[in-house]
Amino acid sequence: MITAEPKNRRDRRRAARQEQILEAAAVVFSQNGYERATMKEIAQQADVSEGTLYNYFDNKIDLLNGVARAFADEVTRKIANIEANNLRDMMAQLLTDRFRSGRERRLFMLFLYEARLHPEIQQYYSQQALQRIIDETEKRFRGLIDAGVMRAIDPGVAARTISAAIMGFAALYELGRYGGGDNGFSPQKWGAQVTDIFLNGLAAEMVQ
Amino acid sequence: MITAEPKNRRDRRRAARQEQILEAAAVVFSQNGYERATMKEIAQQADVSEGTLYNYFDNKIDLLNGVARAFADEVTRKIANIEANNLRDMMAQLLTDRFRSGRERRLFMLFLYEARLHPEIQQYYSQQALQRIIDETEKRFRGLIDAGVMRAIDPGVAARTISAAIMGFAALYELGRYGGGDNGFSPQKWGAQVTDIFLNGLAAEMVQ
Amino acid sequence: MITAEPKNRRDRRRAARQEQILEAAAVVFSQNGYERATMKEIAQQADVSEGTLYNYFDNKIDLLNGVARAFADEVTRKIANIEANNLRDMMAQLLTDRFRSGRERRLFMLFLYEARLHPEIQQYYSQQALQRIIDETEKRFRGLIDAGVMRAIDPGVAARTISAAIMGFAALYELGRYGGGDNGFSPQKWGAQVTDIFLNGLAAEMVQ
Amino acid sequence: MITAEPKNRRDRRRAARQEQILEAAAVVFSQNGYERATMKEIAQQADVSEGTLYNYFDNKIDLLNGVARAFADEVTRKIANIEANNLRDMMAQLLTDRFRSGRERRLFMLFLYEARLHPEIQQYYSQQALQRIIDETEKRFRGLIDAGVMRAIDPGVAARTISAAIMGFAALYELGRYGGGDNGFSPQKWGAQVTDIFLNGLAAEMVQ
DNA sequence: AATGAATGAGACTTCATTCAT
DNA sequence: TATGAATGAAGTCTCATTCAT
Repeated sequence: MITAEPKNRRDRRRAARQEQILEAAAVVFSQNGYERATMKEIAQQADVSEGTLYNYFDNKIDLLNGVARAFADEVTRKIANIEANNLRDMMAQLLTDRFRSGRERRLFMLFLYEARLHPEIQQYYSQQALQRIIDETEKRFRGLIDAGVMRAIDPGVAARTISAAIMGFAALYELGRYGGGDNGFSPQKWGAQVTDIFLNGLAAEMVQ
Repeated sequence: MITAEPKNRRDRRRAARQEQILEAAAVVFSQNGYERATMKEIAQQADVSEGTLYNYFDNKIDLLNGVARAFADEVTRKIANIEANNLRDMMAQLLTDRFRSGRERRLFMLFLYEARLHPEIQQYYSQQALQRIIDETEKRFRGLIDAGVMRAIDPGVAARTISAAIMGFAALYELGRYGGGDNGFSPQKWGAQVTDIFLNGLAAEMVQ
Repeated sequence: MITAEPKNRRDRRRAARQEQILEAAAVVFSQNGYERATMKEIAQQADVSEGTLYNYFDNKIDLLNGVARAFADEVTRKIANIEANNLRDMMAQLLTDRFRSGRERRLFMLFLYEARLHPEIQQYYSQQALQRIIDETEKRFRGLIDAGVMRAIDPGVAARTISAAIMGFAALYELGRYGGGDNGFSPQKWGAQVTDIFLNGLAAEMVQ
Repeated sequence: MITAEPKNRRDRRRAARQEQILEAAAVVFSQNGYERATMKEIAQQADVSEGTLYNYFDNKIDLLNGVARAFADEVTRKIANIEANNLRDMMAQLLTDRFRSGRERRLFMLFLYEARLHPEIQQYYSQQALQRIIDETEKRFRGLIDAGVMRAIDPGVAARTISAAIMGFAALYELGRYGGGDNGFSPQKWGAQVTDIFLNGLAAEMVQ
């Protein structure tokens, strides 16, 4: 018999229900932020009663933690699965993948913001989730440097710079019209141009 | 036109009191975030009573709006005052100025995050404050392009890319240890390296 | 007569399970009090599921009633079994037996306190349980009066006075250090002295 | 000017309001016990809103603590004010004073019971309140021993024995009909008889 | 008969806002 | 104009009880 994880029917139901709650929480948290999200609304979104939430998570912050965990797993996996041998493709995928899903954009912002305010999230998110995302990016950069298609920049610095820009863009994007002005700053346009900036830099010629 | 602002003693006193409250609100909001900041705490920080807050601002969100307005004024002014004729100095000042003050870092995050959740802030912040900051940056870039020290990249895209990265770094910085890892990622080190990335790009050689 | 109670195997099993639940409930109620005791904790202590509790008892208050019933049976039986022909031995056993078991002390307090708040307990406990305990004590006192070793005091009044003191001491004892002060008020010391007070009174000489 | 405590009008109002809330809390706690008393009911009894309770007390347990404090003050004062030079009067007043007020009877039970369950109350009540009550009683007994109207029994033991009996009687009394049976056990009758027991003891003759 | 997940009423508590002083 | 006590709506969380499996 091969069925791995969910041993019996009850365990499968529990896992499914937990997933269903996490899904609902991700939706509500990403829409309203942590503080303005209410357990009542999450319960309604998950189509369960409020009490049921507490059968699966200790409290509201634990629920946010669960969402953070699932989110970090997903993003790390996505980055690890990027298939790109040249720098341009890698950059393009790093930059654009983060923007396909509005929920992912908003969760990125959510955790960055809330982590500072909630010690429990801070500990997990900054030391586990974000660390893994950055590490994965760094690893990919290291591969490209070894392949000779990327300058020998500290891959940790590069990974953080790209990650920071992605986060910032996520925020600008969510604010609508990229921080004001609808001057043709379309996804298609900036995708190419931002990649160009990161690849070739801003300087007219190489500056030391 | 002569500075007609503080007409008489009463008006001067009102302006001073309003400034004092905004200052306190900026401190408390930047520390605790909007939702977790309480009017009582702001009042204590400003050394006035809770009721007095309502003599100067309609409600809590109006107070956040006031802080946003003052913040945007200050940042715009700082950017306009940057004295730099070459790209490296410009980049260095853009990147490092935003990190001198912990309060400025946190307020940056605060408005980015809260603007999406509060229509009133959204309207003002994304259309006025952020717009002005980006416009000012764009204008400076345009000058550098005209001076021939910067590639002829769309200055709007460049301004938004830099701004996004700054915001992202602000968040990473606040999370402590730059998102995990104490691998010598010191302010001195990343200041130079990040500038290098933005000036010269990541690619081993110019990529089209 | 052969113990005719447990007719068949199923009944024996039911009785054993009921006993097991009552035992667990007595432990949890005596530790936490009625309101703070949870059905979940009682179930865990009894090593059954929450649902099973409701197969043996209608609800929480019915469970408390069951504990009260068993408790009254046990105490009444103990008093009836005291073997003492003189007043001093009787007093010593009445006073000290109630303190051997911490659980018995706490259950004494529990029922006294909760009975007033819960009509169902009130009815049973004050009219059945306590009544039987006091009646049994009264009966024993009557025997001692008849034997001429005890003054011809109303045995009902005497029984209630002794019972009241026992309850009060149970409470003081549970509070730790007998209401404060560790001035040598050891079980050995007060056992003898309290008996002396009840036997010989406080007055310097017989007062009318 | 002699007016001591309440300096100005606002302070007087605050003190009065706090008193009013404590009064209401004492009523509701004594009627329903701690757990079953609700903040809503206390607020209604005090004729204020629920929120106002929290302007004067940190939380529910702090409110119970406040009631305990006031109660201990009152009982200690009453005992100190007993005017009695002979043992019979002293006993009569100790025994009967505690029973005049149903609220005092019930509060006695309340604190004895809850103190064990709530560490905060435990600390204050058993170490401060009860200690003071017992100490005051002990002091009075010492005076009677010195006056030669009381046997040279350890006054600490005597004070605890009397206190224990009083508490136990308070409980029996509250249970209605003194633990069942309406056999002429009237307040008048038991007052005299219990005093007799404590004065002269149960034994037919002095027992060693 | 046993299980334990689901339910939802109701508890405590917070806090923006009002208003009498 | 300044104060801060009062308000009460709304939030998080608990837990006795039910019921499908």
